[in-house]
Amino acid sequence: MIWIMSEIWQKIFFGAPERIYEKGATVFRRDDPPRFAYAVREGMIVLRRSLADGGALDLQKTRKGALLAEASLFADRYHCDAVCATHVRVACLPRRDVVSALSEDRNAVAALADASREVQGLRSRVEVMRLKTLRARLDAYIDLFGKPKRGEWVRIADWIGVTPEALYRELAARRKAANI
Amino acid sequence: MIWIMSEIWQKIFFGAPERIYEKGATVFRRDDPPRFAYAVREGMIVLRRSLADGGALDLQKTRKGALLAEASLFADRYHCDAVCATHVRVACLPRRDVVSALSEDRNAVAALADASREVQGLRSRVEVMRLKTLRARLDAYIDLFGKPKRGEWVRIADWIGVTPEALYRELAARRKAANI
DNA sequence: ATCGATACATGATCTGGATCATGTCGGAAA
DNA sequence: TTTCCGACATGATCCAGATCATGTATCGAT
Repeated sequence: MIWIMSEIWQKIFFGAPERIYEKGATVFRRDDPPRFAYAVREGMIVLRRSLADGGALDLQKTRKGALLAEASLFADRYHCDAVCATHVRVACLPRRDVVSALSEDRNAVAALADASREVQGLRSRVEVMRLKTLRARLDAYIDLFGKPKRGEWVRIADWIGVTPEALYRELAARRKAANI
Repeated sequence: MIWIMSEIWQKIFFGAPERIYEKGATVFRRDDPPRFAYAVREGMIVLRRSLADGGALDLQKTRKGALLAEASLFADRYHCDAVCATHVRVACLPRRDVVSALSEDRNAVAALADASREVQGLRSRVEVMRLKTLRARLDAYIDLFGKPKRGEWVRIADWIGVTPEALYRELAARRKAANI
């Protein structure tokens, strides 16, 4: 069977047993030892860190096709909780089986290619978010990825770390400046 | 020889020929095909994207021990320029030799472990930077990494994406609130 | 001991964007 | 077609934090 690189986890988890979780269910908890690895087949799981003040910080949203808490493959403890944000279906394999599978063929190379691209994208996003003004962030975004289609702006606002309202105002100002 | 995981690139580039660049020199340019891979031995290289408006966005700073533009191992073009921010010494190998080396032993698994941790850290940083107030970002940072020593606060300010002045003010306010 | 670089610290000012409110528009579903 | 939801849009208000200025403390190097 042919697998494209970005589907490395689908390949490794092919035929793996599945588990179903209801919305709000916990897949694993902080400080648990990672015995299993989970590939999300359906739904969304958030990695949530409980803060001292009683609040919580969502560190990641894992969706279809992605491995849950990838770094935990190589860690001896989970560093946050995994909570289902929706009804969820995951494929589940013993952690060491997944690590073994990575050592075969060139699976680890494929996974590394994915991870490298992810790192690259995240580094870009961090640098864009470090810019102080909305204008500068938007310029940088458009330069990196081009202008989005209508209906996508709200996602851009999220990506560059500003509210949609503020982005719409900047866009309006640019339209006006273009028209005179 | 024993290599710890985080030194995977040192291992792969062991004995590789070196190149020296002066500050300001360009290692590669955007749209060049990646023929070589570079591991930084000394100095700092920035990945710089030139923007349409004539400005530039630094997407990454690569230092000692790290592979330059890791994702370019698996890409057919560089997506930005690599410019030396200091006097630089790099180890240099043909790209395909590095990819081959990854396929041997468990090198790719070690590199993947590093990359996964990097992804995890960057995701955390993005989520912290999405928080709207300095107070919330600082709380989240301290919760994740603990209070830094004296002399490190300025780096925290950078990490959470605020100016040092603003951070010092927040710290002063917290000291006052603690004493009363 | 002196010098220089950098972190720490605080004041004054000003503005970009968060927030809340309110409304229109466009596309998908019934 | 009508209904409904989310994106798009804009007004009013307010304040957190950027910016600039200025000064002190700390530490390593000579």
